[in-house]
Amino acid sequence: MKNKITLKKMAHELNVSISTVSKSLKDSPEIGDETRERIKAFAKSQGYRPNNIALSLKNKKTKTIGVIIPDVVHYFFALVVNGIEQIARQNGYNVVVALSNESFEKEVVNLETLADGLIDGFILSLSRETMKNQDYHHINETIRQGMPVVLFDRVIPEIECDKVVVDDVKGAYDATALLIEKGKKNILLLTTQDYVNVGRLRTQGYIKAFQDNALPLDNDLIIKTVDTQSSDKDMSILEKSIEKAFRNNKQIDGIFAVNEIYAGAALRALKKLNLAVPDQVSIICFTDGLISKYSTPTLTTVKQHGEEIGKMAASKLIDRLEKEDDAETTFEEYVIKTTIIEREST
Amino acid sequence: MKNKITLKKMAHELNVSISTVSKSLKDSPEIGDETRERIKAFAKSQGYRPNNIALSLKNKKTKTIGVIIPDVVHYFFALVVNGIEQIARQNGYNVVVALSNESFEKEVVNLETLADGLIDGFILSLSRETMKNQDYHHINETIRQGMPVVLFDRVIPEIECDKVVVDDVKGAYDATALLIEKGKKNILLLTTQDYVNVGRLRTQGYIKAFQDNALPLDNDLIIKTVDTQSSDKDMSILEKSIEKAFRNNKQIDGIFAVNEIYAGAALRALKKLNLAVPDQVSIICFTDGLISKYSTPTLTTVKQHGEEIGKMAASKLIDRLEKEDDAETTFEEYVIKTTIIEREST
DNA sequence: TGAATTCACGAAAACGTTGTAGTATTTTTA
DNA sequence: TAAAAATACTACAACGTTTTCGTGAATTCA
Repeated sequence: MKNKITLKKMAHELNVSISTVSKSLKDSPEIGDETRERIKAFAKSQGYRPNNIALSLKNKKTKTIGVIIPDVVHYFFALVVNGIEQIARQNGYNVVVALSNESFEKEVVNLETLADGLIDGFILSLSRETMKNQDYHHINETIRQGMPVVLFDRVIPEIECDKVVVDDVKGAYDATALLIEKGKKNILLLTTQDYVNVGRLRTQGYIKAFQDNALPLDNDLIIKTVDTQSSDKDMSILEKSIEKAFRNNKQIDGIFAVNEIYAGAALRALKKLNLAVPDQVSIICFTDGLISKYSTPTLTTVKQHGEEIGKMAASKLIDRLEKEDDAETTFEEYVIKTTIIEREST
Repeated sequence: MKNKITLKKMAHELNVSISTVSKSLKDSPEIGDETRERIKAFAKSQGYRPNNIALSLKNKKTKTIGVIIPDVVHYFFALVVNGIEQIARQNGYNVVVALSNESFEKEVVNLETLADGLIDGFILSLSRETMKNQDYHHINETIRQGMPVVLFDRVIPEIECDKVVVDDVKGAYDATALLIEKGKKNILLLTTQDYVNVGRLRTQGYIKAFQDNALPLDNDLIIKTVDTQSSDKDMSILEKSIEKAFRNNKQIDGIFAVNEIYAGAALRALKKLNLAVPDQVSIICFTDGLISKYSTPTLTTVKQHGEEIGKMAASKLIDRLEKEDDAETTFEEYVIKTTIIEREST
């Protein structure tokens, strides 16, 4: 950073004014051919590159998109980031990624730091704690200050902005319906606590599929995972709950999990119980990620098209950024269709 | 961004000078108590936060660390980012993550954009293409301009900077030795092309373990995966190679994979061949990630302690950034020990 | 040849911040 | 009571860039 060449230094070296250097590099017709070439050659030899910070300050825009996700380790979020990157790059935007680690406080801190001039707009998915607390003031405050925000996946109505979501209800409905179609009648649901809206919506889809097929609902067939701070602990508790459910109800012949981590826990539990997949129990889950592809048996999944979500979110955000007439204040919610990827577990 | 309150606006509202506002907020003794309190109260009510861009320009530092990784989808890199984040946050630094997607060009573009004033220093792991091309001019140029760089995992001697690596040779040696200890004598190695140095080093460890145990080396036991642009394709080719190896050599009783994706491919191949793990064939691999934990059987792994690596890299980089005396130009290489996590596959 | 144009460049402001160096007032000191 | 010192502020430069507005000098026109 300290050896960086600036317009001023070049101007001094070449005995011209700063404006002349600046204009030459921008091919301004105001500058004579000879001078322009001389300056451009010198700049090239020095490896001059304009300082982005100075440009940002001057232009009041950074050409950077901030992304805040709860967890990099989740395959789905990684895909979304990839999608965002692609579109951003195509449009000359940078992407910076920050992590909330499912923590409300980290989400607030990251949001505020990035909002202080570092980025032009946000794409984010709420942390679990934020949804639990139902405290969205930081997001709303950011929006109020004129910063465009696009929410994806974990969205809530209390925040007014563009949103990109998966049709969770339908995806869950389709998944459940597939199991029912295969003759399964006692389907165990592995979901989250209700404050995680994707879990809640997927639960709704599951219920609707039961109703539409005139199957009786049974509360004992719905397991809502506890939410300690350690996901390892959560999973071992979930495993135990699954085993218990099977011991209490020998009829269970299918499992629908709202993400692949839960499905992984189910696989382990079934193995312990010596139940064969898919012969005795079929499994389907959300998140078409690594676990689904590499587990034995491989898992049938509801693919959320993370990359598509990222692309959509990025292009919507960039639309907002480019059109200056901020009069436009109608926000839209874009729904990305899910697809079922059938594998060995069904 | 447009409604953001600035010092100037506040100064205007309160009929004082900009300096007075600035100093009040910094609790300067130059300002009278009454004025100071009045200004602080107003600033608070307006939700004033200093503009980072302006600060960066003035201070010639951004308090931001740039991280470039080849792929978010790799669990190992995600862990490293987590580690970096923790240390950075503790020291008041921001972290921005950019992805090279294993592409040389994206690595160069990201490096240059971030280097143009957006960050104070880099932590990065080289893309596969960069290692293949052996073209490191962009990194060296960045270093030459006075930007501190810390390389991790995929490092090469041609770049002079601090480095954080795993003891790949020893990790691979230990892994191979474990299989030998269990009585395995014909161990298949699944590795990368030699230009990926971690693959090369792990291959060395494998060879050394064979030599130290007076076992004969067999080139047919070493499979180097091809490198097309599609990892899906790579994997199906790898699977076929594994099947072929087993058909040609019925003696194979162990597999050592340099990452868990390769081990996943091995699992699928063995299943097709109807070979039981670990009874007929044992498996061990690098990367203690999701696949290893959720596959059936679960995989014994060499844990690289990604979070530790990230923490180490971040603290070394911050050390460089804080000590201004750039006279210090001796660089160090820090080695993080690996640990073997034993699971069902051995 | 004198006036009007064009050419080729420079000066300065602006973005938001901080810190140094003033500068009026008031208070203390001798 | 005059000089010195403290108080409570303001002005201004600087960070690197772009861009508008000047401005001398050279060129063209009548």
